[in-house]
Amino acid sequence: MTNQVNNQQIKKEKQALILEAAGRVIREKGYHQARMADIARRAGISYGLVYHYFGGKAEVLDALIEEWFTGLDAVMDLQTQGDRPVEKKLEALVHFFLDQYEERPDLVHVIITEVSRSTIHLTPERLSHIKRIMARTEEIMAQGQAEKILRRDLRARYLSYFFLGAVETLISTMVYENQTLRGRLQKQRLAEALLTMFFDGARAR
Amino acid sequence: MTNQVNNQQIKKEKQALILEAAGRVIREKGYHQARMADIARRAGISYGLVYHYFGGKAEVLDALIEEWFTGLDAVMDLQTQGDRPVEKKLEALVHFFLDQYEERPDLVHVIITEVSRSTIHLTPERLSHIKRIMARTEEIMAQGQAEKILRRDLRARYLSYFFLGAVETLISTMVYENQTLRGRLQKQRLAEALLTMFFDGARAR
Amino acid sequence: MTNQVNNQQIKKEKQALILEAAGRVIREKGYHQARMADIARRAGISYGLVYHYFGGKAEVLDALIEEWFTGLDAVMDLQTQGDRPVEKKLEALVHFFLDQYEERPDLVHVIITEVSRSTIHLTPERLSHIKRIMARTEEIMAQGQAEKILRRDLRARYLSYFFLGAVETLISTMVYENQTLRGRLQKQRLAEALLTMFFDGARAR
Amino acid sequence: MTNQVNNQQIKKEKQALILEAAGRVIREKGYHQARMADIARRAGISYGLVYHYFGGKAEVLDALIEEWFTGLDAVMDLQTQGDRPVEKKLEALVHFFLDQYEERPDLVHVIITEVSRSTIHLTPERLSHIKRIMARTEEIMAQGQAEKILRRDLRARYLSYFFLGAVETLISTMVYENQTLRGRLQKQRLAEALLTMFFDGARAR
DNA sequence: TATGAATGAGCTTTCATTCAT
DNA sequence: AATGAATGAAAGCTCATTCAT
Repeated sequence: MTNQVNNQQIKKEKQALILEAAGRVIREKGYHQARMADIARRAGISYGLVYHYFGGKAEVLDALIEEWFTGLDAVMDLQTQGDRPVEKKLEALVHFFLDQYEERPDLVHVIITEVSRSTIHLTPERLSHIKRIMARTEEIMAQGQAEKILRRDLRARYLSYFFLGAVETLISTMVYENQTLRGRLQKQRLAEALLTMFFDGARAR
Repeated sequence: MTNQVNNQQIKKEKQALILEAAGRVIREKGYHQARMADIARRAGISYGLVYHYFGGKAEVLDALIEEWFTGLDAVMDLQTQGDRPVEKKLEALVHFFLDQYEERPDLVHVIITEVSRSTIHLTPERLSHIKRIMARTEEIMAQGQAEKILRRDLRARYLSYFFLGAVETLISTMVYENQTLRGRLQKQRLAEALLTMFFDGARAR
Repeated sequence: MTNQVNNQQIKKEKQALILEAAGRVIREKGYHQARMADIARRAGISYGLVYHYFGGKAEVLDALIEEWFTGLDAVMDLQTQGDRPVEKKLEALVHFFLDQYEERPDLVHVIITEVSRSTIHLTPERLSHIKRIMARTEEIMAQGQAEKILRRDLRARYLSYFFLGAVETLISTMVYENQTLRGRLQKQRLAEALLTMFFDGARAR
Repeated sequence: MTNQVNNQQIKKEKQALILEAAGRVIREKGYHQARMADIARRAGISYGLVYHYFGGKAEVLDALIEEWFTGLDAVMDLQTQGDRPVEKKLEALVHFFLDQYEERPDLVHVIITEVSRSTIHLTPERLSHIKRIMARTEEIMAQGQAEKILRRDLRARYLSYFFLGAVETLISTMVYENQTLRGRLQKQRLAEALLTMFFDGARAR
């Protein structure tokens, strides 16, 4: 038993090692340019072994994407439910993205460039992931409108697009300019600026 | 003389034909999945002829991108200069994107997925295109701040990221959901909603 | 009539123009790397026109080779027959090669690299050309042996190989080092050295 | 350890197998007409595997050439140094070429047709190979002149061209006529004839 | 005569995947 | 679990040749 648990443990670690390497390589060269041999070399293993742990190249990307949405879902579970104010919920969401970018920039980069904006890799599975996140964000917006915190002349769906788009723009800009994100303070400032823009807009008062 | 003019004309038309086909194919399959044979077939010409008019696959994408930025630059030239109010300038920009999406959805799609978000295809030439657009948008924002129309607690650069990001999010969402855009009224409403969000934010008043 | 003669004349000139260009291009890039477009551009005409004057690429090379062997045959006709001493006949042959190299280095280059040493392009036609030249040289050697001027312990065929090989080596070396050949004196010296080697060998006496 | 040695061994053998096949195919069709698929088929492997062992078509030719010059260099090392008589040194060189032609006619054929006479494939690397051989032959000739065995009215460089040219002519003739070379006696006779011609010339005495 | 647009077979090379060891 | 040799489909590009004008 313990042996089996150990084996499971070792397998997970090896898979994580491969995904880590895959993240880096795909970030640098893009999914199509990334070769299995690159990923294996980066992970320090032979390329045959990648096929031992994953079914193929597409499955590696799948695992990466799964990892992302699992984390995002967990935060959503935590934030969507409960009656905390809308501002706090959205703030938590922004922080999730910023934290992820700090901890796993490669993963975030891949999600932005290969999934979020690309219609090519859009398998039904991935589409449903995205739609679920959109729907849950929409729920938060609807709640905000119900509580008369958010304007009602724009549809909740539209507000959620706008919000997620802003988050993505922020992250994309950093990805794009290869910015690193360091320290709680910087994240705090970025999150505030973003939420200010979202809630109050660009107009001087 | 007339003959040469005619030949030039015919050449341009043939190139436009190829670019039209390339736009569609790349939209559908993505740049890497798009085969030269697909493009040729879609354009109704032989395989080799694409190479008669373009140096290769990359050059076809280049021409597509060039087309986009040439149009965008023209609008920028028209809008950046002059002392019209900031709101009008930004409105014109939004309308340019919406008009383009209506007229050439394939081109816009390709720009969004293959250039705007992809760090792989980022040649120095393309990067300078993007930076120029960013800089010119920033100028408009700075003007708005100088005229006390836009808030000054956020940097002009940041406002421009946010604005362009919002435009891109809007377009992306339509691209993403394969929405068609028809009629002046719908564009008017979308532009208004976007500008409202940008200027006044999501908060109820 | 005069018109037809003129047309014939013009046609010959145009063909010569193309062959001149072909010689240069094939010399520089080799037959396979030489493109019809290169030849046409060098000749200052459109590449379609080359097909008006020649049947195709192979035929252009054929014409070049024909040109060479026609000249060589003429010299052979002049030298083989008659009862002049063997030394004079061989000297005349050497001078033919040197004169040709001076006047038409491209042609000589092409013959050396594409025909003389290459078994690939060896069509039956070309092979018979070469065999004829060999046979006629052999005749000269046989005459020399009969006149007791040349040694008889080596077969005439072998002497002719050796002689033609030496000529070819001389020319090849110049071709190879891109040497230009200028002036009667230099040719005289080269011919003498070659004939000295052929008749008397390298041994000091 | 033994395993690694074995793998190295197997790799060498496989490469040799491919080079053997490449030699045959290039001999038959010439470098440009030789297709990678032909080489693979002749070697009895898939064509992808050729790329596993060699970087590409050019690299296969490189390896073939390298093989030749490595052998030739070794003989040169053995012959150039030491104070044996010039006649013996040149005899050893002639025998090297004849032995090689007997053992590896394809390789010799390829060297003669694709390297020795072709200015197209002349990479700087190959040129330096050839120049080195020429220089070392020249040294032998200079030694012969110093020892008053070779005539001094012709430059050592010229004697070496002539000698190497004669060797090449001999081999070329066999290559050209597809002659096979069998038995020590035939080689002995050919070598003698060649050296006789080189040292004493064609004149009857 | 002259042009060059148009065609498409043919070639090299890449790389995901399989499989024997 | 681990390796990397082996496979072959797939794709970009070249260029001799044809042909409408």
